[in-house]
Amino acid sequence: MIQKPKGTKDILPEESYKWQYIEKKIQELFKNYGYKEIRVPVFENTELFQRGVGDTTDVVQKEMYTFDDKGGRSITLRPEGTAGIVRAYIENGMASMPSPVKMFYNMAMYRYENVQKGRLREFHQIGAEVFGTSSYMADVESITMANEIFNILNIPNIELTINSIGCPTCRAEYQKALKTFLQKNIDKYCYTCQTRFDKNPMRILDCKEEKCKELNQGAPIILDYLCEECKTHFENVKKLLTELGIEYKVDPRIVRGLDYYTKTVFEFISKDEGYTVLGGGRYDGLVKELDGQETPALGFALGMERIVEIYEKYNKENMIKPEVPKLYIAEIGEKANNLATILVKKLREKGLNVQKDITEKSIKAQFKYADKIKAEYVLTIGEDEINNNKAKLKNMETGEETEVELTVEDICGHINE
RNA sequence: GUGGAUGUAGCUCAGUUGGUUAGAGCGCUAGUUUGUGGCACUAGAGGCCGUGGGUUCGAGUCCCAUCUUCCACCCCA
Repeated sequence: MIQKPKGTKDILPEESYKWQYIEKKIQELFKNYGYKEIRVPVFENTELFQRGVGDTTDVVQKEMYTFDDKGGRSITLRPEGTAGIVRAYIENGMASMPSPVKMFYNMAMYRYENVQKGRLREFHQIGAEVFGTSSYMADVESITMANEIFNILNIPNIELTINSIGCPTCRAEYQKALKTFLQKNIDKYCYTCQTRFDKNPMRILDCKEEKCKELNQGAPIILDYLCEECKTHFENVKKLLTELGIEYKVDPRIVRGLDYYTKTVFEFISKDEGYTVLGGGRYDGLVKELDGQETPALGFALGMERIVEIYEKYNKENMIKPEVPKLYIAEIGEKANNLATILVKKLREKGLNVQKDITEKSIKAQFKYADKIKAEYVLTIGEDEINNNKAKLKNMETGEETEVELTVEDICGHINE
């Protein structure tokens, strides 16, 4: 037997309707905020991610699905959505569209990493990006919209944490100060922290090892190193969030693993599952980095698998139901079958979910099947019914039977009551 | 990349100190007298016991390797 590749998942019929529901709710919300969907290729030229996401990040260094195509081009399956969308923004001259440009996406992502809870090699993200505004108002609107997702899906125990990692200028300043601080005791830190020192020193502040935590006491924090502009920006974001009644926690340790972030970064963390379900931030330098005009922008992405998992946990009682057939037409004999086939077709043209047997089952088996697929009504047609042009319509829940004429109108009238 | 657990029908799991043709429940299919679901009963289909080696007269059971799944680290959504 050929099995699916490691880290992939089939979304089966008994599961997919929940995905559709969640996707629909989120997309409706996005629409109200003025976002329009964009779809970009599953694969891009490798260079896009190397430059966009950052050469030194784990995502690029060890998690990309990269291969040469038959023409010798280096191709990579997208590990995240933003780079491709920024590429599309530049390539399609979207800078000439009225600002801000708001776009959302719902796409599969690919990361070669070891699977564990909430973590797959192929996974799905819904995200939203805004281009052409450097205002703190955009940050707040974006966070507000993200926050709203959890409200409309009835998902509690989500904690919003925000931070500002400044612009390249203040960040460089800070990293210098941080490294100076860490340098003194770097040999006393755990092995992982020592390896983080060059690559991502800010991560050290988030280490869970007790000894590292102690050593971190008194370490400089980024917020103290923000330049005037970044500082004001962050203050404004916090002020407006408070104004809106959106609860947040400032966590100076949030770093984000992708190089392109600047200023505001944020994460929505599930306290139950212990993972981040939604993360994002501003990336004012990315469009320019990818050879576009200097364009401030920001966005976020949420993990669908993670959202679905939590959604199910909290919506067991009022879980949305999969759609069931309105009517099943059971039939006996060739003539009845022909009539049933025509009726089913006509009723479906009316937009109804109507089923009939296509396996040549006995009448009894047809009823059993109708019951299993939870059809609301069953209409039985045989020789007599055709002659009288009347048939019994059974309500499968109450068992009640009524006589209806064998016309689309009369059937519709009864099943739609 | 590192560490721990795991793998027997579609699903949940039994399977005795290695010993004949590998089991149950649920699900699936069909039937229980000829045109009516849920309940009950009967029957049937469905397993190279994850894969490949090895030990043995004999392996689902023991050993090695490998893969998968799950969890943790790293990192991330």
